[in-house]
Amino acid sequence: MSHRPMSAHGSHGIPEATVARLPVYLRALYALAENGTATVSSEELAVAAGVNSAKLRKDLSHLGSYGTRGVGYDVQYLVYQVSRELGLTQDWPVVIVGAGNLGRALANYGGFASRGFRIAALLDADAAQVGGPVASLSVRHSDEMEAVIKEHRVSIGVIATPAGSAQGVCDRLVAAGVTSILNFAPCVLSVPEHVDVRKVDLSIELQILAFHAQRKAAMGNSVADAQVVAT
Amino acid sequence: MSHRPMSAHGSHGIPEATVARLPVYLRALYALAENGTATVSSEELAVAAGVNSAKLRKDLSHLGSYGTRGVGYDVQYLVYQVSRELGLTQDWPVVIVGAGNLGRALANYGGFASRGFRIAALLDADAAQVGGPVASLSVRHSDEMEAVIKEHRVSIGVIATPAGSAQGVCDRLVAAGVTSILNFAPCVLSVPEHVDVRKVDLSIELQILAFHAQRKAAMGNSVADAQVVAT
DNA sequence: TCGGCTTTGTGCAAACATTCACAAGGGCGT
DNA sequence: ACGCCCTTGTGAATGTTTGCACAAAGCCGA
Repeated sequence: MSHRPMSAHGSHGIPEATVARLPVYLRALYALAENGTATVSSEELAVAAGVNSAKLRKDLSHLGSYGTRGVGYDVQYLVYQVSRELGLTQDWPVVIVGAGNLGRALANYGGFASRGFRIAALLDADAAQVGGPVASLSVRHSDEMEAVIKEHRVSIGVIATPAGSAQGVCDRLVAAGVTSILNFAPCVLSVPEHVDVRKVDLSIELQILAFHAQRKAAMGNSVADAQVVAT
Repeated sequence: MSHRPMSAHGSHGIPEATVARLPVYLRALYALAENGTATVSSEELAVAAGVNSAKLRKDLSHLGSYGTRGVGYDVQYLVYQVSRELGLTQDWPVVIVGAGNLGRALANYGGFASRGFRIAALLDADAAQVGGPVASLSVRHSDEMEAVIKEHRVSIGVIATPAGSAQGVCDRLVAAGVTSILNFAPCVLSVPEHVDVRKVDLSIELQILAFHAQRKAAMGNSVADAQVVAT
């Protein structure tokens, strides 16, 4: 992910760590709303979101003073404020490039289109994939990328191609006007200054888990040793 | 993700931020090795991994002093050291729960099995999915979860079910002895102290991108305004 | 052998993030 | 109308991460 410098607390700057948590809060708030809950305290919401309540309050305080002391937060109102801050009150057309297993899984993913995100097209370079219907979309050929992006004013692109094709696809997306990219290909993308890239990488997550798993195993051993030593 | 307290720089404690980057370095190193490169400087490797070179050196210094001043790092040797630190010199059997679009995509993902991770089983609760061959595996019924975990000594579980089933699956995994979980379901899991959870959430990543996209758009406006004012 | 060139490894300071602890403030019962 | 109780919002302390800048150290050529 490319961090712009950002004055972190300027007139409007919300800390990056906070931004990353707002969607989690939003999801918890939606669950509460569907539950019929009208107001929620920072403590309750924090538990639902899996964070510390002081952190939650500080996070929300960056958006404004939307709580009522002694009472809590109005769920509906907070949903609206968080949505607005995240830019979810507008529609974001998205192109997905790569209609392999992952691309199709993404296109089928319900939560995808649910809140503000709309799949403008699912593209693939392989003619064999083209035309096949996936989740009420038909796969279109990569040649149409530029046309689709212009027509739908797409600013977010999702790369679900093999690593080898990712940089090429990325360059074309950027050239066509995309400024935000979600990259599922296991590689580093290089992009101009003004483009944001976020990376989702299964294999990296597994390796991080492996590290901790190993550490836990080793700790178990050394604890045993420590007990022997201590006894 | 559940952070154990960890003294951040104890006798063996590697900072969490560093751990998260080691897999990226490792991938870059593999690419260099396949390329035939024998040694690499921190600057080159940093570029390949998309980070600052001072950061890379500090990260690597946590594993030991494996560089040669004036020369750089031996690629093969560093691959080994990083792999060892991450726990990738051993085999990690993994169960994937949920054989929907995502679960199948994961099972088919090549990079998955490539380095130390082996899919012990792909499970699904839906009898209609069971038996279907996916990537040289056959889908097995969730009832067999406990047996599979015991038999293969699985300690890592991947949850690729709908959000509604995730907590239940998680509880069963934990009860059967899994201590590391990679969760693709869009929900917060609650687990005992000793279990690590990492979350991969497409919709959250998109929302973070939307936030930055909106900010860029707003900045564009205010920059335009500023120019008007400044002129 | 020695001096110069290059690159690592790290002390330090600044930026960023988390958490505690509590004052300020609002509702509710009496 | 008043005071109690509850919860927010935030100052201050602490912990973590980043990045600069440079001394320590290895290699190479003369």
